[in-house]
Amino acid sequence: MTKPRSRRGGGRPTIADVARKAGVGAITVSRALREPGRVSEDLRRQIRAAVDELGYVPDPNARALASARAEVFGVLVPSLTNNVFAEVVRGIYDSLSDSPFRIQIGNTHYSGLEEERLLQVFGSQRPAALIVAGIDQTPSARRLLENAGCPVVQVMETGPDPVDMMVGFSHFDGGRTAAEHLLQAGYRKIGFIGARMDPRSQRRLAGYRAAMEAAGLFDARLVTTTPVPSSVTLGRELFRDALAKMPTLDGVFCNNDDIALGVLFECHRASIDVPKQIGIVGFNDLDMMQVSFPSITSVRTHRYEIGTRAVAMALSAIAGNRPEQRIVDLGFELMRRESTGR
Amino acid sequence: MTKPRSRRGGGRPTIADVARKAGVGAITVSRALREPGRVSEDLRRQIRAAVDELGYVPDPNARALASARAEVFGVLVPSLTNNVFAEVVRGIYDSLSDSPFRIQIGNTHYSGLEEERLLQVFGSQRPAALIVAGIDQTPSARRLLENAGCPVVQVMETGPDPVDMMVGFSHFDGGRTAAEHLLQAGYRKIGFIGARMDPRSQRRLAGYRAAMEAAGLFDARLVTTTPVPSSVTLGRELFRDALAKMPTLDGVFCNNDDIALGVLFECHRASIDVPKQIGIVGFNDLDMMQVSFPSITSVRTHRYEIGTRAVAMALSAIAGNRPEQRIVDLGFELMRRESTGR
DNA sequence: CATGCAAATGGTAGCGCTACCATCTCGGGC
DNA sequence: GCCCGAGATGGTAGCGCTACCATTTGCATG
Repeated sequence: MTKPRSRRGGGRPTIADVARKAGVGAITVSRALREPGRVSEDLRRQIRAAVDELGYVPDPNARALASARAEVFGVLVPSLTNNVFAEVVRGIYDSLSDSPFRIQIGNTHYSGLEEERLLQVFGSQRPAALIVAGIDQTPSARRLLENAGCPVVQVMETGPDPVDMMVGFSHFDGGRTAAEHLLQAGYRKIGFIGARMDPRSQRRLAGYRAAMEAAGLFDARLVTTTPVPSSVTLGRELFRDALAKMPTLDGVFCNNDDIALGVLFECHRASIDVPKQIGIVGFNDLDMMQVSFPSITSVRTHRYEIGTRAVAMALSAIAGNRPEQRIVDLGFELMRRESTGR
Repeated sequence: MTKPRSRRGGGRPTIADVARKAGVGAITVSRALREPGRVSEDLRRQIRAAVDELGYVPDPNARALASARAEVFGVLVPSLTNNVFAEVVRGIYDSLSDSPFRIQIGNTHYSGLEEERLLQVFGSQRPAALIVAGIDQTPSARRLLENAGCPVVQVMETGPDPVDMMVGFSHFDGGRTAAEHLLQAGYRKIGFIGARMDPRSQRRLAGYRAAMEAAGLFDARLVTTTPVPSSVTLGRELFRDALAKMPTLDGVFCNNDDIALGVLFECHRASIDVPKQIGIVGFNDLDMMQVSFPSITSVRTHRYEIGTRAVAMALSAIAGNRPEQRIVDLGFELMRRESTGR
């Protein structure tokens, strides 16, 4: 009449099995695993031996239920394929790989509503921390973040009013710097070409516009944008549109490097000399920018570092150390190359 | 002397609160949420009203603990930034966005040991399904997959001996097709340039080699590889190496499109005519291949579909329908473009 | 009219872990 | 020698949910 080992669990060893084998209480095993310092050397050794022998792995679900806190970082990004976010995510993964924290990524597809939905889903798990891209949450998404009951890091941008913490840089300044560089290099009819036009792209456009207005050279016809997702192909097409609209164009600030590459290829194809006839500046500084012919000037952003820094801040907040600096500006760097070397 | 609402839980509504409000048993609420068909129309309405009013969201951790099954898809990929895997992951996300399943991605960094470790971690959660890239698991990783107790889909490649299910294509055939195309186009001294050289790259190389040997044109000096991660910059450097080693080179099959782009740029820089002096074939067919100047011939792979198909198979296995076809070959498509149009 | 059976609902007993609160031991201070 | 507090360990009682096994009801069947 022995009770079967377990009604449902797949018969995997539990903390009670380890405790029995090590001759201690279950709670001591739990402590030995989570706060080794609070268990004596002797027992710790016995427990480790029992764990190894049984191949015990704690059940994260039971752990989360009992402690009302899951060892999960929730990460919300607008795109998985955009290299920019992929780099941030990679930074997050690398920083968390030696920690007990798991990572759960949500893809918002650049939609505020989808972001709300995912925040709801993520929140139901009581994550240890949340990392979200951008600062333009809907009011209700913002409320969810404020009530998440865990550290929150907004990444990619800086802004005046963080939910909790922030790591990023000023896209406005990035756009302005790019435009000013073209102006200094002697270009005058400088276009802006942008796809997707999410809030960050909008702010880069605003920075470009500020620089152009300051130089007395802004003209609405210089701006060519589309809500369509960015691609190299699209860069080529938009550049053609821009040129059709404004044949005297002598420079372009591209919303991102894919667009810039598309512009460069179209210049090759149409035998437009870069940088003599057209100067090109990209944004993000992907690897290929330095190899292309001619190499392309771009605004380098520190995407991987944004990820690692965000994790570092969240981790220290979890440990109880609120950071002295809630807003971290990692800046950017203008990489001058052949494409603007007139 | 009223007991406090709860010792730990943040005071969020539980299934018992909903049951009380709706005047039914907790189990009926649980059923109404998971198998609505088994609860009468009337109660379902009452329950839905109570859920909405209280803002009840089920706790996935409690659910996982009680049912010994987490609504999680574990996904293991070797890289997060490599566009190839990002596309697969995007397909997985899109296919799962309307389901209750969450996704947990693990980054193996092309390491079998890391894959084992992540499998151990993922397994401890009792995931609903596992999707892993590649077919070259270590013996112990393979054992973990076999004992995972859930559907397993190996993606990116096909092979003779699936753990459970497989979706992908033959990299060997892809490599052979690329080389044969160059041969047919009249190129003779066709090099292979590859970075990273993971098992899939090795098989593409093997396919290339088979085609070259069949034509009696294989020469070990035609092959230039490195274990270093792939990049456009690296493509340029490897091409220079290849050319230094074999100045009469008249074609290259590049392990991937980044390398191919690097080769193209170096050709521009060194005034090597493409396709007259050198023919170039890439692999994967990223968007930029069709826009570059000249456009680059590439082997198109169906990465997004691999992701969606893997999810579809896993979902149907979860529903109890073992697929008639355990190995799905999605093939590839040679996209002929200017870079091989001699 | 008893019987059987399916459909609808509920009670009980955990799932595997940890928070909370003992209990016990030991050494130092008086 | 006694008291006290710190450190180490353990027992109990859940966390919020669902598997399992009733129980109830309604209705077709013989």
